[in-house]
Amino acid sequence: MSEPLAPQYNPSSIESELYRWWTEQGLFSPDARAPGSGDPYVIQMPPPNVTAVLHMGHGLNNTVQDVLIRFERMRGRRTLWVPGTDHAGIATQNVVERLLAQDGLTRFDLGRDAFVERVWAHVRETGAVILDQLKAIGSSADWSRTYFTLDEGLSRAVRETFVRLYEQGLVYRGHYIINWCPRCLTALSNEEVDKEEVDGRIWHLRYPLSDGSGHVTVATTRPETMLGDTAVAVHPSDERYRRLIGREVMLPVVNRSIPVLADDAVDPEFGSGAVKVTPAHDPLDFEIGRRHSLPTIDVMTPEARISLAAPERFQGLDRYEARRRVVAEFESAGLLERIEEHRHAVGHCYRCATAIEPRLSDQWFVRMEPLARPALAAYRSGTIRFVPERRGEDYTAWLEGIRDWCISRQLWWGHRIPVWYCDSSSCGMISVSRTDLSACPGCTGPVRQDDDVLDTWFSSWLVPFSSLGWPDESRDLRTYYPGHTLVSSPDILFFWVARMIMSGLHVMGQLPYTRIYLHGVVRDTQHRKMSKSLGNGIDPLEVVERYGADALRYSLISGMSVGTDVILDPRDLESTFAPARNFANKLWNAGRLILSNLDGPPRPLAGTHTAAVRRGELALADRWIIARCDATVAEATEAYERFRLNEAAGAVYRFIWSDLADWYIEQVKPRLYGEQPGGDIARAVVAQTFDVALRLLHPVMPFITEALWRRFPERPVTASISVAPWPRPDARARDPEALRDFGLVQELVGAIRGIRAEYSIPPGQVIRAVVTTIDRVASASLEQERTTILRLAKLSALTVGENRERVGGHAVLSDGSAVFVPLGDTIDIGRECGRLGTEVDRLTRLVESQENKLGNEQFVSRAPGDVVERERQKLTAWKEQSEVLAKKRELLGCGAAGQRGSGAVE
RNA sequence: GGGCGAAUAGCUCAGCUGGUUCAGAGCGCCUGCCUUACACGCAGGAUGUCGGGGGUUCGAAUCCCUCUUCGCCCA
Repeated sequence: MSEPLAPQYNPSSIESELYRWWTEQGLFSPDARAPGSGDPYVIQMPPPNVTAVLHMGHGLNNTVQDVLIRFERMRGRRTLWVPGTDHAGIATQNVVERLLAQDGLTRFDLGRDAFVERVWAHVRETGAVILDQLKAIGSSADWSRTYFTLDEGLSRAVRETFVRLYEQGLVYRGHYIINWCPRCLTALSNEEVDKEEVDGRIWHLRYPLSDGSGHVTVATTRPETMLGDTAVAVHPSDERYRRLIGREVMLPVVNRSIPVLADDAVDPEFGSGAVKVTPAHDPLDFEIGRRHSLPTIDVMTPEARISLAAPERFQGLDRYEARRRVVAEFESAGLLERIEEHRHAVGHCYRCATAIEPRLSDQWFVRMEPLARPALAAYRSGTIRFVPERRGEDYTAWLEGIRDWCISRQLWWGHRIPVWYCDSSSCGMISVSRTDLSACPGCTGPVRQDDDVLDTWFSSWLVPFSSLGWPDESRDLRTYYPGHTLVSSPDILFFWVARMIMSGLHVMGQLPYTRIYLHGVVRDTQHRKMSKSLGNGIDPLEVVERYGADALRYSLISGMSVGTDVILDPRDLESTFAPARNFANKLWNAGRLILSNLDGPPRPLAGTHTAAVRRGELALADRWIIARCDATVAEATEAYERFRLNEAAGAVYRFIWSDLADWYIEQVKPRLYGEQPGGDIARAVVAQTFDVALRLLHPVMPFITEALWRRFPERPVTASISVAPWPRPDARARDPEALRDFGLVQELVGAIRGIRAEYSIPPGQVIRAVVTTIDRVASASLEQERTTILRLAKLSALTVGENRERVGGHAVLSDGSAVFVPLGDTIDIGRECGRLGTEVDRLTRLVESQENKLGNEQFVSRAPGDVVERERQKLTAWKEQSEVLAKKRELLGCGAAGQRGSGAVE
């Protein structure tokens, strides 16, 4: 039909063209050519950061989603994969601020409006590059539904949710200690803080009692915060300090008199058992301060420098410099008791890795406990299921210990908080509104909107419905909410996955999805996460360019069993990706051979489609490959369904390479080439099984499978494998006899090849072989595939029957059939005796241990009947083989068997 | 400090419900082949105390306990 295929598969020449064709055909949209039917199958893509460039983590995540969505699409479901990008508040703002910094500017130089416009310009310019990159790896998302979390509709969803939660008392404003990044200059949620183990110290500082009667020693990991101390606290039942409770100490360095008080929150085991209390700089101290009505003294600026509330000589110092100075002053005053080495976890900003500063401030929070309860119940009732299951425990633990969510961010890029404050001191009303306010609803006076924006995740937790049009009652929303499967990485389980469940239940009254597939993380060979800063990343696009998108996808999928990390070697792309490229090339060449031998549409097969080929016309090999194909359909389908994508890929790989290419194609060549009759049958079988293999592989390797599938003769020009029906197992294709009988053929060929190699018989030299079969079925099988055996074992003649010769190579098949290859004087009898001897020894050991097993009364009576029966059959087969070999040794005149003493059982 | 995971061939990993996929795959290595689909290939081969120890069982890579090493999450 079309031009001949190149002998080597060249992915780059076809991928982008095919992708364009797919989208032109509307194959990824349920509104167009892939309507499907029945229960919709919906996946929400974790929206990548709008300024991101594709890395392996995206590659893995999106490949998994694409495999699932393509699988369900072919199964005829109404599939929708919703793509989008996230405005990623801090990350995006940081990117643009860095750009400004190159010109020596800060965002404050531009002012808020100009800065936000600058970010928009950047996003418009570079934004969504990542979406094109996702296309390059074959992602079949419905791009017509692409959203951006700052779109008008999604912004409305954010505002609607905020206002509703406020009205329900679930959003509130509070004055608390929050996590503050002194570099990003914003509050962060608890989840956005990465705890990192660092080598720190505990300083034991003496605080003299105000009456001069001694001192109390406090232990702290942050001596600089003592500038803001307003008390010393001990545990109420701590005998060591009981007499001090209610007395005062003179705070050194700042010379302030502060009380010693008792509070249950103090851990008597930590340090000296007495702690300094700094309510403005520590969450625990803040609680203590509240209980005891302590003043709060904020001694730090937003940049984590010492503020004007501290003595003048410290003002403006960086927190670490201040620490050194404070310690130095204690030391010179003789108040530094000792310093202890101490390893502890310190929070760092997840975006810029700066050490977090606990900071007292006014922020907006979501009350999480009421939202968490139903989310927990949905898991406990089994409605939500995690793959792998153990991830459910992380989910449970997080929800059980849930803390309120700080959602305000002191950024300029994001959804502005819909809250307006009245300037009038007599009114002072706080208005939370769905629409922008220009005047105070209370006093009609001027209002100003809250300066802050919302946490990025406050918009992404709504995506399962906001991307479909909510708060409008859109058709999409009715059709595609709720979705089914969510594919994500475990590191955003709390940030995103769990919160979507909460918002879905609360806002929509329905779970956004019920299956959560959490794949692993892509790491290098030292098991380090791939990252830009470590320089151990692999650029997926480079891989696509060098090896093809299919090879990238296959490598990722096959390297990943459920929930485990994927290890790739960034220093050796060749050994990492070449195997998958080689597989693609193998498939390509199999297709080249098959397709070039099809002169028209193949006849449909019995046992698979309508019967145009009768069963009786099939050769043993035909029945065998049809049965193998059917088994592969069942195996791959079940594996895809169970998210065992590596197993699905492996099953198809083995079928294509080991069954189809290594055996069936070799078997079928004489018929294809017209050297043997039955060409039509051969073409029908090879075309059918190859077609099925392509379809089974398509979710993992979409490009090459489409390219080959479309080249079948008389395929309609608009036909696409991506909407071809998924193959189904067929009871009529099942054929245990064919599997067994062709297995014997394979074994025989293997045995003869083994003898050839053992005696270095040149590949060009033809030899003879005699097989003495165990029964008539075996003989018939070999007779049926005589041509195959002759070809593949390179024989000039095959005799099935009694063997009268003795000098040659000998082997026995697992059913006890004896193989003989006459080799005349090329054979070394001593060597052959040794070879057979070790085999006899091996079998003797097996037989003896098997006899022990079966002689064991406990085993026979306790093990299930079918297991015992199988073990009996094993014993019979091994005995048979052993006897055949012993006879052969006798014929060769080898002498006593068992050089290695077959009596030595153990 | 609490929880979870991993440890199997030189490397990267499969091995689900204890018993014929039970010791496997790919890469690497060794031998021989440019056999008219494919040298990104074909045929053959070597390689393991299934991390250590104990237990349960007729039977353990698989279940239980314990130790060692590594990784992740939470406090």
